[in-house]
Amino acid sequence: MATGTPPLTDAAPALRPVARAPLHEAIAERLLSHVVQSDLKVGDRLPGERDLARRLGVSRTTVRQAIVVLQTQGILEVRHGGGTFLRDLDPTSGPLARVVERRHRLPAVLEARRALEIPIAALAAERRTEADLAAIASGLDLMRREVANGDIGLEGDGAFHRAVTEAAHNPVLAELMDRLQEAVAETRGESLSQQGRPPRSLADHEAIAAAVVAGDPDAAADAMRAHLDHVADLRLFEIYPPAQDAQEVPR
Amino acid sequence: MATGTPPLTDAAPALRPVARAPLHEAIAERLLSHVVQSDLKVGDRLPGERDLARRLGVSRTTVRQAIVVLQTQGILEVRHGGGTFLRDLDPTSGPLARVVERRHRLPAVLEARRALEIPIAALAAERRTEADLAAIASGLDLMRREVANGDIGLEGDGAFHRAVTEAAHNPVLAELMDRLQEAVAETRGESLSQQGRPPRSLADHEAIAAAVVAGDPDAAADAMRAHLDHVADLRLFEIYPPAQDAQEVPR
DNA sequence: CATACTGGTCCAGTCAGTAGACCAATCTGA
DNA sequence: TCAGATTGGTCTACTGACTGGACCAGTATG
Repeated sequence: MATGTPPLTDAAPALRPVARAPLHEAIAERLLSHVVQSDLKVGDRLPGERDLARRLGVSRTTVRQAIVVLQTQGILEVRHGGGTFLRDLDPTSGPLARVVERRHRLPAVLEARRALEIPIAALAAERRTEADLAAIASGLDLMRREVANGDIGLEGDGAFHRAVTEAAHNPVLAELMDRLQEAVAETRGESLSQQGRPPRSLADHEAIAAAVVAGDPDAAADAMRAHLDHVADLRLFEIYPPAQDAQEVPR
Repeated sequence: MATGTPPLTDAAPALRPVARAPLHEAIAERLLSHVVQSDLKVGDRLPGERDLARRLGVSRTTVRQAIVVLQTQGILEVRHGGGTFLRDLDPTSGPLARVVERRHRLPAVLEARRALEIPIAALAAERRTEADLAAIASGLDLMRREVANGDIGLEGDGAFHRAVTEAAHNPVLAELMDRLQEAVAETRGESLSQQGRPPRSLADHEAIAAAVVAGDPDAAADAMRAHLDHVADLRLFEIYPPAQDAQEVPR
C-alpha cells in the first residue's frame, strides 16, 4: 500500500482544479465598485473606454469585454459616439447592497445584528477574561453616566457592544461585526433617540453583563435576544415596513 | 496644462490598475495547503508532477514552476527520478505560517457560519419564492450527481448554501456570507474530504431543503444547526495546535 | 459645419500556459 | 542482477487571452 500518498478514495480538496477568472470579469467587478464608490446615479456617464483602459492598466479590448458583460446584465447602456451610461442597479447583487433604500435595509440590519450578537453574547459568557469583564464594566459605566446626564448614551452603547464582541474571542465574528458597524450605528441612533429608550437599554445591558459575568451562555443569549427585540420593536417596522418585493410561496 | 487627462485629484480607487498573479503562485499555495491538510511530515513524498498536474487541472509546466518556487524557499526538495519531498516546514514563519494560520481560524469560521446560517435557514423557510426553491433544488441535484460520481460534492454544497442564503432575502446577511465565502470554502473542503462525509452532508441538505419547502422556520434552523454540527466535527488540530493565548475566568 | 470627442471593428504581435514527446535518473520486483 | 516502470528534466509546437495600435462611424459642441 502506498504509504506517503493517500489511498484510493483520495479526497484531497487542496488539489482540486484551480479556476481562474478571465481578466474582464475582474474589470467588470471594478467598474461596479467604481459606480458604487463614486455614487453614480442612473443616467450618469462613465469615463471613456480609453480612459478606463489606461487607468485600470489594461487594454481597451478588455475594458470593452467587461462593459459587454455589464451591458447584458442591464446595468450599463452604451451609446455609440455618446458614451457609456449607468442604466440600472440591481440591488440584490453583492456589495451594491449599500445602495438599497434605507427603509429596506434597516430590518435586514437588525436581523443581521441578531444573528451575530446573540451567539457572540453566548460565546462571551463562555470565554471572557478578566480584561474583557473590565472592558464590559467600563462600557456599562460610560452609558450609565451618559444617561444620567440626559444624553442618549450612544458612546456607551457602542463601547459595551464592542467589549462583548471582544470577549467572544472570535476574530471572524468580530470582523463581521466591524463590517456591520456603520449600519449598526444607524439603527442604534434610531433606537436610542426613542422616548424613554436609553434607561431601558441600559437595564438590558446590565442583564447581559450579569449573564456574561456569571458565565451563563444561555442567559447571555436570552438577554441579548431580549435587548435586540426591544431595539427592533419600537416603531421601526411601522415606519419602515419590511420589503415585500417578491411573491412568497404560500405555506 | 493638459486638460483632457483627468486631474490628479481624481481619486477613483476602484479604477487603479489590476494585478493578476501568475498561475503558478496559486498552485504553490495549493501545494502548501495540501501539505498541511494531508499532514505530511518532513521527508514525505508528494504526488508526482503528472498526477498533480492532472488533479489541479493545470499543465505539468505550471506545476513545475510552483515546485521551483517552493524549492527555492527551502520547503520542497526535488530528487531526479525519485520524486518531490517535503524538506522543511516551519509553521511559525514563512509561507507555511499563513496556511497554518488560516487553518487555525477554521473553528472561528465555523462559529460564524452557525451564527449566520441558522437564522438564514429560518428566514429562507419564511420567505422563499418559487425561484428560490428551484435554485435550492438545483443545488441539491448538483451535489447528488457529484456524490453519485464518487466526487466529494464541493460544487453542489456551495451552490446549495448560496441558494439558501439567497432565499433568506436579506442583503446584509448575504453580504456577510459573501465576506466569509473563501473561508467557508475551506471548511467545506476540510469536512467533505472526511471518509463517508459527502452522502451524510447530502442527507443533511435534504432535511434543510424539506423544512424550507415546508415553510417551517424552526425545523429549518434545527436542520441547519445539525448540519453545521456535523461539519464542525473535524479533527483539525492534531498537527499544528493553536497557541493558547489568554486565561479564561473560571465560572 | 469643423473639430474633437465618443464607441465599433479589425489586425498583428506578445506571452503565459498547454500538450506531448523524449531523455535521464531512480526505484522496484522478478 | 537487471528489465521495466516511474520519476523528474528539457524541449518544441501550439493555443488563446490579452495587448496596442490603426482606422471607421456615430455624436456632441463651439
